[in-house]
Formats: sequence, structure tokens, C-alpha cells
Amino acid sequence: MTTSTHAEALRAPTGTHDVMPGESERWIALLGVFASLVEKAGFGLIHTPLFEDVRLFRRGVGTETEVVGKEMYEFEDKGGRAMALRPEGTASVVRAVIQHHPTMPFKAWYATPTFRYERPQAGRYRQHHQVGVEVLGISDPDLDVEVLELAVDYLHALGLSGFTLRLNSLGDPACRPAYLDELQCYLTAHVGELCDEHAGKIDANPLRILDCKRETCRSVSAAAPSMADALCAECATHHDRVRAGLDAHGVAYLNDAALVRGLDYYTRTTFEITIPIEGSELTILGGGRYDGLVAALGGEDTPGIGFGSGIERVLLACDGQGAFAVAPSVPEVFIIDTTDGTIARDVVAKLRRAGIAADRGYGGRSMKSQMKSADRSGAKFALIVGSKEAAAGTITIRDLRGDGTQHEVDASTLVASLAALTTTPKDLHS
RNA sequence: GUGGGUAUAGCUCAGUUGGUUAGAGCGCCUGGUUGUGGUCCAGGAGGUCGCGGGUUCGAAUCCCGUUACUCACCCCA
Repeated sequence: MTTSTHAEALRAPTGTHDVMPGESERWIALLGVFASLVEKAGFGLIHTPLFEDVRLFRRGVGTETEVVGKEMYEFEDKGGRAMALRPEGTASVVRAVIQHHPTMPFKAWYATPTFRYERPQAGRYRQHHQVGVEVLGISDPDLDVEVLELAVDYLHALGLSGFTLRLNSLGDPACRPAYLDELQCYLTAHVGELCDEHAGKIDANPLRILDCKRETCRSVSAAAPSMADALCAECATHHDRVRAGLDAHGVAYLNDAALVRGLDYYTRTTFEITIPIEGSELTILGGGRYDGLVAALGGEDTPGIGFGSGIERVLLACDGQGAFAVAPSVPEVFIIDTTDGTIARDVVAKLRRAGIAADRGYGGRSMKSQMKSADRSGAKFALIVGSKEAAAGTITIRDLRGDGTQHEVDASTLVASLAALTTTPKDLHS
């Protein structure tokens, strides 16, 4: 068991991490919570490739975005094709919809690794994992409310609280271009007051500046024209209906006109959920409507909406709140065989086929050391086979979690004896 | 991409103004007689002190470089 500490030792690449047994039980449980929630709402699981033609993300997410412009894992395959590891979940789903023409509405959920080449820090990875949902084919604002409620219900189902839902409308092609012009004019007039970072971004991404946290930009953006005032009648009506739905259902939110998302495809409803983690606010879920995306990627004009949520960040938040603790799985019984191991070999197989979670000791180690393994395994019972039991055709069952009582049963009735042991206490008390 | 911090045993960390065979706790292994864990006791395994170079009689300790980790900015899940 000697491991090298040399520099050349292989390790997980920067920004990636292993989810080891002991921790992975929690991942299984989280996926179970999410799956059962969204399946009840009519969503079906979709798997799409981890990598796609790089043009999908460039055209879908936008070349000007950080996510695509700077952070994408791009590579050329052996056939010379330009590919990219997915930096977000929506584009692939939309591509699949365009490719397969499912009947509308189309509702799908996913759980997938997501890749962004950036400097890792707390809650930020180069490979992280997201669960999410997408709905295509419906522009009804009541659907927006449903999707938002799913997001909130998911976090509540994990036991999280104290998070903030921010909501905004980014308008649509009827009203956003005019607003952007207006905003750019305003910003250009005040370019001298912007921070160095953003002074050069007025043309590329003016909305971004509204979200800058520096004092200089803040005072400029405070007086900037607001998208909320520039929404066309249709977008305003849509937004009002979404807010009315959330209000009617008691879903708390903050209407935040400065909320900007990092992906270009959003229209109308956009939102994100943040939560305090170790002193700072971390985004754990984000999404919105993307009514123009399908058409932009070559499909028929189809509205869409969805969200993605980072599993690592959500679990970090759970840690911070002591929420969603998941016990590691343990065997029900642990078999100890100090003879030649034949009985352990046969008993463990028999028990597992009977649906009993069973583990065992190996290598003919001493009774003491196998008992230690049994204890560590977390099993409720140790099944002991020594020379005495082997000769008599019996097995000793020892209670490891109670007072240590043990009794010898006939090997042929083991399964029944175990069943009796696990149900007897219940019968006595009821 | 920019800036700060850290790097010693599987894990969490000590290691004094540079000084001889590098330590602790936890974990792991083996024992504490005749077949029994969780407590206790004893013993044991396990470290080119991240890597490379320099200063020095002598470097885990000082200097430079490098890599990794980590935190923050940017951005985002």
C-alpha cells in the first residue's frame, strides 16, 4: 500500500474531483429526489453526448459569452472535426429536439457532467455536474411558473432553506434590440465613469455592465435605462402573468432588473437562485426562457424554457446547513468463516439471492480480525462459522448493534431465522 | 486570465534563531493463550519533508524557479 508522493504521481486533472464511495450515496439520493420530482411533473430523462460539434455551442450559447468564448473545452477529433465538451446543458437538448422532431410539448430532464476551463475555487470546477429540465413548444407563462416551482421544490426537498430566487425579464426580439441601443448610447455617454474591466465591453455585452459590482459601474448603472421600462406589451404581459402565478402560489422571489445571465439565448423570463455559502452568495441554479434558440439552431420557431443546477454547489449548501445527510449503505449481515471459507462462499451467495445485503471476510483471517471487519462494515449481524458450526451444519448469529446476544441456528434455515430476527422486535412492540 | 496563501505518514497537523536516526493524534496491521467486534494495553508497518536548483561544514527549516492544492477577482452551476 505504498503510494508515491512524487510530482509525477497521477492525480485527477485540475478542477476535477472524484466522488468516492461514502460520498456517492448522497449523489444517488440527490438524483433520486430530483428524478422523482420531475418525473411526476411529466419529464422524461434525456441523455445526449458529452461532446458536440463546436458550432452548436457557438451558435446556440453565443460567441461573445465567457462560457463559450473563453472557457470551452475544445478539441479536434481524429477525423479533423472541431468538437467541444458541453459547457452547459440546454444546447444539446435543443439539438436533439431539432434532430428527432418529437411531438410537442417536449419535456426532458438531465443529469450530466459539464465542462468549463476556468480557475477552480470553492464550489467551482472544470468538470462539475448539473441536473436540469427543459420544456420546448410552450410559450404560456404559466409554464414558467411551473418550472420555477420545480426548481424551488427541488431545493426544499433536499432540506435547503434561506435561498433567494431572483427573477427578471430580458424582453424579446420585439423590444430588446431597441433597449440595447438605448443602453449602449447611455453607457457610451458615461464611458469615462465605468471601471477598466467594462469600459471596453459596451458593444460586446452591455447588459453585463449592469451586473458589475464595482462602485464606479454601480453608480452608472443605477441611473441607466431599465429593461423593465422597455418591455413591449407582450413581454410585459408575460412577465406580469409569471409574477402573478408565483404570488398566487406563495413562491418568494426578488424581481431584479439587473439580473443578467451569462448565456446569449435567454428571452423574457430569466432567473437564478443563490444561497449563502461560507460567507458569500453562490449561484446554485439558473435558467430561463429561450424562445429564439431552436430557430437559431436551424429548427422550426419553437419556444423553450429550462434551468440547470450544479450538484456540487447544492451539496456544498447542504453541508453548510447540515441538510440532506445520507447514511452510507451498510450490509445487513457480515459472514465470518474461520474454516476454509467454503461456507462463507456459499452463504453469501445464497443470502444475496434472497435479497439480503451481505458482505464477508476473506483470507482465513483470525476470528478477532474478521469480527473487527464485521463491526466496521456496519452490519447489524455477524454470521459466524467456526469449526464447531462447520461440523454441526449450523451458523451462529451475533447481534453487533445491541447487547451482543448470539444464538446458533441450522444453516438450512438461516434466511428464515434472519427474517424472524429482524421482524420480532417490531412484533413485540406493536 | 489576475492576485494572495499553502505544500512534512492514508487523514489532521507539530517540527523552536538551519544541527546529528523527522514526530504526535486518528486510521491501518499484529498480539494481550485455548473461536468473538465496538473500550483498554503493548508492539508494528508506513515519509527521497511536492519537484528542481542555489546558499551553507550542515537545509523540512533560508533564497530562486517550477508544479499542485487552496482562497479571492473575472465569470458562473
